[in-house]
Amino acid sequence: MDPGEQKTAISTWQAIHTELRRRLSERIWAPGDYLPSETQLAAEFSCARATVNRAMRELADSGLIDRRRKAGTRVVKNPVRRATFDIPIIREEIERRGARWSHQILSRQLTRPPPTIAGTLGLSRSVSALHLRSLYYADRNPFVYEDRWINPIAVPTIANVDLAQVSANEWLVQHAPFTHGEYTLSAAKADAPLAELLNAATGDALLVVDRITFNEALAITSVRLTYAPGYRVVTTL
Amino acid sequence: MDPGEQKTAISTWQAIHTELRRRLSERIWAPGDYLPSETQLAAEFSCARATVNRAMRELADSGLIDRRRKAGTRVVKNPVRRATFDIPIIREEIERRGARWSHQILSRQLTRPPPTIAGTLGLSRSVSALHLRSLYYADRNPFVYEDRWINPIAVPTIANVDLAQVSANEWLVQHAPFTHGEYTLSAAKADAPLAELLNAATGDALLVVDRITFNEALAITSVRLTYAPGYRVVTTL
DNA sequence: TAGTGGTCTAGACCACCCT
DNA sequence: GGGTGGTCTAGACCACTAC
Repeated sequence: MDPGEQKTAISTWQAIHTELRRRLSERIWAPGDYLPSETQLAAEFSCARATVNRAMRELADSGLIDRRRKAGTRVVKNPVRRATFDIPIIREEIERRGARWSHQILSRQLTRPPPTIAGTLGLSRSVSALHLRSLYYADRNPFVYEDRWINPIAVPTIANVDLAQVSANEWLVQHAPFTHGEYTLSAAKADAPLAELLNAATGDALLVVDRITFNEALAITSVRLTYAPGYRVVTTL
Repeated sequence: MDPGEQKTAISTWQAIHTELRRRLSERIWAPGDYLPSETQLAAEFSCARATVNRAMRELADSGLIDRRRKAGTRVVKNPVRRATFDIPIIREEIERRGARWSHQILSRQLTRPPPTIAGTLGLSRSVSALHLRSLYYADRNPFVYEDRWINPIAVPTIANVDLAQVSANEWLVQHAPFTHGEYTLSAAKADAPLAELLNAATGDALLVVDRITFNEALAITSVRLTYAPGYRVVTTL
């Protein structure tokens, strides 16, 4: 037997996963190459095919290999890395930094939304929506400004909630489950009122998050979060 | 038998996954509640426990439920949503928008990096690194400005590569496999030279990506990408 | 200590789809 | 056609940890 193909009896899927990743990283299997089939690898590692399958599926999920029935498994040419990051509720994000959390409602009114918001929420022009503007603080420092529209049809009960206690962010997460949504990151210049709210200078570059969430076809809420200067989104690859 | 607990003989893990998600979304199992054990659900669905396990593991991976041995499975109180987005190579990102890709090297020199870069690359102060400054275009429009430092110890062969043909971005992805890295998003103001490069106005808010990649303990490259105005990172939840 | 989730096995059937 | 990955099953053992 080829010494490189000894039955090493690696038997946990994590160990196999690590070993396969090593072979990919050391270019033992180069981009574009075919990997051995699950059956062959199972024989090499002296384990069940399901175990190899679990390890390889994990690699496929992270975008390192491409698997197709009959065609086999090949190393992706341009390893498109897939980054995953958590979207915590704002209170937890602030507390995780070791700061005390507080928030303040700047305005709350039931009003006709502008056309763009009405469009994303799927509301006809004549329907009112709940418009909330809040500021979240980390200790005494402004952390993020929230401009939120809530679809009253999707979440009728929010009208009776005291949002000064629980933030809208947290209340919605807990009471208005969503099935899917869209999340957008961009940069924006601070205009004068925004700068004053966030304790920034006019013209500062701020990170902006736009988020829309749906429960099936029904839009729940559309929110724009504008973070104070220095905010960064960090993730590991 | 309770009509709601009929053995419906759902037998694929996807179907079970969907059904469980429905129950979560309809608050049949509310945040903080315990879910039935795998064994119980397997009985309900008339399938093997492994099938239920696969469905529930998927839910746990996306952060909807929390599973612990002996403790059981419970609905997460604040469903921290986990977003995943792809990090394509720049050429593909541009081409995916239907634009023609090109790039231009602004400068390329082997030089002593500034302390911050030397620190992140783990280089001693006396070692030189390859400093590359490039501009990528979508059709004729500046798309992103790349300021990159490459660790010559990790990637010695890059010295002989004609980076005017293949971009450093693409060459590195294909030839310098990395095991892990860090990815940071922030916002920055365009200074005058940057504004001119990116066809922006001085003071514009720009989205900035900082990325460091490693092969085991060895840093490969540290890069800052500054995108032209209007660039957004979009992902679905 | 008992019950839960995590995992492995050996076997099986099937959907897909290509050199 | 035939080989590949995708999945399910029934059973088993184990690690963890709440009680």
